[in-house]
Order: sequence, then structure tokens, then C-alpha cells
Amino acid sequence: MGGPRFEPVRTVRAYERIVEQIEEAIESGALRPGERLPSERDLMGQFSVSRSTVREALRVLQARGLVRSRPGDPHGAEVLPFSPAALHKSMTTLARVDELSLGELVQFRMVLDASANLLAARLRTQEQLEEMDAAIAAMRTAVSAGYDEFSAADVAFHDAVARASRNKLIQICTDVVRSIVLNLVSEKIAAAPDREALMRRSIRHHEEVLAAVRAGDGPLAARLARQSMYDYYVGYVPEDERPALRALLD
Amino acid sequence: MGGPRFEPVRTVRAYERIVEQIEEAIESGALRPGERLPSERDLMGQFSVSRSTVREALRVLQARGLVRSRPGDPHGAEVLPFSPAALHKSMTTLARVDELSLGELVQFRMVLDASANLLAARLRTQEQLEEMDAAIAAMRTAVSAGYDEFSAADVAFHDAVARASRNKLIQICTDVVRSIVLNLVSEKIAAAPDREALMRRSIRHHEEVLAAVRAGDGPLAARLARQSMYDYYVGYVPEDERPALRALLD
DNA sequence: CTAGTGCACTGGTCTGACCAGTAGGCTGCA
DNA sequence: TGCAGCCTACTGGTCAGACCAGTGCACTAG
Repeated sequence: MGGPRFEPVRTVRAYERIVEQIEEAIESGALRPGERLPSERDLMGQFSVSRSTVREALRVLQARGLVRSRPGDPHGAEVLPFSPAALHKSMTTLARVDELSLGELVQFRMVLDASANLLAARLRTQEQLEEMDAAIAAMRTAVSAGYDEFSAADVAFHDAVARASRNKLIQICTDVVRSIVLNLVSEKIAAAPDREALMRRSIRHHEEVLAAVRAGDGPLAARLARQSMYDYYVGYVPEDERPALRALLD
Repeated sequence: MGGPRFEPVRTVRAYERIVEQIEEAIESGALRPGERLPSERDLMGQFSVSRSTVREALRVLQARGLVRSRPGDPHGAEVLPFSPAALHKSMTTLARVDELSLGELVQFRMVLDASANLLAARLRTQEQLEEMDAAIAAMRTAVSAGYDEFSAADVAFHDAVARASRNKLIQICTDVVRSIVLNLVSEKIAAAPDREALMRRSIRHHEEVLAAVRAGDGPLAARLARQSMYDYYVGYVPEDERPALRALLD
């Protein structure tokens, strides 16, 4: 006893080492978006491994959304700007396999949207207010155009609010969770018989929210935003999940 | 004009088709966590592709956290239960490459933690209250033990609150963002000269939050949680980002 | 009944090959 | 001289076949 304590060695696969190195180069900024990786045949020389190993590493990097390769491209794999695609993918998977319910997703949107509005009320610029105005105007004209147009304008409004919050994490999560929710309910909404009434009420709600944001009343904007989202989605949430949503209301 | 409109065909790689099929089997529940995939040599037969192609597909699935393969395992790759590891990875990448600032991360934690407390105040069980009690007790004894123990107890408290919110998305995002934040500041906190005073104040704050949760006062718990987190981290956030954090306070 | 051994099979890696697709230089025509 | 179109060198995608170290299980010897 008392001799040197050895730790179990974790065998690290060759392709993992390659992933680590390239990932580090990208995340540290040594490789910038738009730049190219050497070709696979070059990389196998640089890393002293076979092409299969290089390719497995590139597959992982591609799955993480860091690079993209195109067959025949003489310039090698391209380093991509960050996109929430990988985040989106894993959250979508979560929603599918881990029985994330519509109630939880909507509740999360209520939290995010309320916070975004709270922040936006204090941090918004004049330009952002105009974007929100424009989005609501687009919603009005879209009532007769159809649900897709309406939904797009609605998304534009919430995006403008999220941007005005100046928190990228809120923007990204808003975007990701919203697209999952829309994917779950858009068909139902588009087929709803009282669709037009829903749209008109939604527009009214958005106008109230925007008024609060314009007035700089964060808490009011947050409360109205929560209520608006609740009203819009509650009909599609199972009865037994609704109390949890109402717990966020005042 | 007027003829059939053709869409551009997207060439789909063979390994992508394999990923899609296995992913579908897992997400639909046809393959359950703990079950095994056929061996790579079996799969190359089933999909009529070479082993390289099968392996590239498995690498993608592994990067997404859906399966794991171990060398020598005679049972083939294992289907994993969902874990937020992939989510965590992509969010960490986001924090590194997309210049996510500490201010934004802390702000997001304030939003999540406040919402979790708001919900917990209404939905918590007696058992969860006891967990929170135990976590605070552990924080007290950890003041003298060291920062690592204290931090672990602190994490346990916030986890209990997140669980009590009954929203998995909140739990996961809390977990992911917290670990990123801790990774950024834990060294600084551990080295802070007034560390012990900070810990004691933090315990007091947690006690107040817990009292509000126990009393069922959601808005109060949310407000106290925001304030507590602000106080704990504000010293590590650059001056120019602090106003955005304060915008969340009352 | 158990400890130990051997074997069949696995995943990780390598080599070497072929194909279709791309970009950029080259050729030949106007 | 200018440009359209072809050529070629190279790329990524895929395949085939091979070797190795490691694993679990059945079998064997005690």
C-alpha cells in the first residue's frame, strides 16, 4: 500500500483524437468559417492514419455541424459557421424518444417568450419596435391569405422580440423549441374551424404585448406574452397538462 | 409552362440512409435502450453496403448519443437511453464558437432558475422539499470542507428545484447551462478571498428561496432565486454586461 | 462445482481500389 | 482577342479484403 496510485487508462480511438484536434482548431478560431480543411488524403498523411479513420472523424464533425463535405469539391471540407442545427437535432430527438410532451414544450416557450419580452421592454431599439410593428401588420394581411403566411408573420414577431432581448441563448432556444412545437400542432391549427377567430384574437394579443414593450413595461409585457401563448396553444394541450401551464399565469 | 414541376434531387449518401433507418427505429421505440444492434458485419449484409459505410453511419449515431459501441463486445452496438450529452455538447460548442458571453449564460440561468422555482412552489412534493432541505444542510457542512463540496450541494439544491418544476426541458437546460457556467467561473470562485462569506450569504439566500417554495409563493421564490443568482455571479460578469442582468431584477 | 483455458466473434484500423462529380486550365473556334 | 467547350487532376463516396486486440461464453480439467 502507499505506492503510486494508477488510474485506469481509457483507450481513446484514433478518430476521436482527430475530432478533438480539428474541433479545437475550429472552436479556438484557428480555423474560421468558410475556410477549408485539407483533403482527406492530405489529412491521412498529417495524422498518420488511414483514410477510413479520417473519414470517421469527419463524419462526427459533420454530425456536430462543424464542417460539411461535398463530393468532388477540390478544396476539401468546409468549416461552417455555427448553426443551431445540431442543437435542434438533439432537442428534436429528445422530444421524440424522451416523451417530451407538448405541455412541457409550450410551457418552456412561455418561459422563454415571457423573459424575452421582459428584456425587450427595457432593451429594444426603435428599429426593433418597427420590425415588430411590421410583423403584426403582416399578420393582419395574412388572416385572409392562409395559415402558413400568418404563422410566418407570427414567427417574425417573436423573433424580433427575442433579438431585442439581446440574449443569443434565448434567441436560439426560442427558435429551436418553437419549430418543434409548430411541427407538432401546425396541422391541427391549420385545420381548426375557428381558425380565423383564433388568428384575430392572437393579433389583438400581440398588439397588447407590443404596446407594453413600447411603453417599457417589462413585467406587463411578460405577463401578456405568457397569457397570449397559453390562449393560443391550450386547446391542443391535453387536459391533464393544462394545470402546469396555468401555474405560470398570474 | 404548366408541365409537371420537378424538384431538384438531393443526392443522399448511403450512410445517411442507414442513419435515418436506425434513428427511426430508436425514436419510434422499435429499438429500446439497452437493446443491441446487429454487428457491423451483419448490418453490412442487411443494408447491402460495405463495412466502412456501416461504420460511418454508426459514428454519426454515436455522435448523436443514440448508440455506443465497445471493441470486442460480442453483442453489437448498444442502444443508449436518452441523455442530454449531445445537447450539452452542441451548447458547449455554441458557447465557445459563437462568443456566448458569461453574462448571457448567467442571465439564462436566472430565467430558468426563476421559472423552476415559480413552478416548484406550486408543484413540489413533500419529498422534494426534504431533498432541498438536505441540500442546504450539505451546503452548511461544506463551507469548511471546501468549494467543491459546497458547489456539489448547491447543484443538488437547484436540481431538486428543477425536478420539482416537472418540466424536463427546464431540468436539462438548467443542467447544461449550469455546467458551462461552472466551467467558466469555478476556478475564480474557488480562489476568491471572500469565498467563505460568499458561501454563507448564498446559504442564507437558498434558505429564503426554500421558505418561499415551501410556502407556495411562486412569484416570491422566483424573485429571490433571480436575486440570489445575480448576487452570486455578478462579480464575475464584466461591468458592461451587468445592466442586462439587472433588467431581470425588480 | 469451480477455476482456467480456448475459441469464435467483435469493433478499430489499415491498404488499395474504383467511381462519379467538380474546378480550373487548356484548346480551338469565332 | 475573347469565349465556349472539353480535359484532366483531384475530390469525396463506396467497396473489398485483411489484420489485430479485446470480449464473452462454452468447454474442460481439477
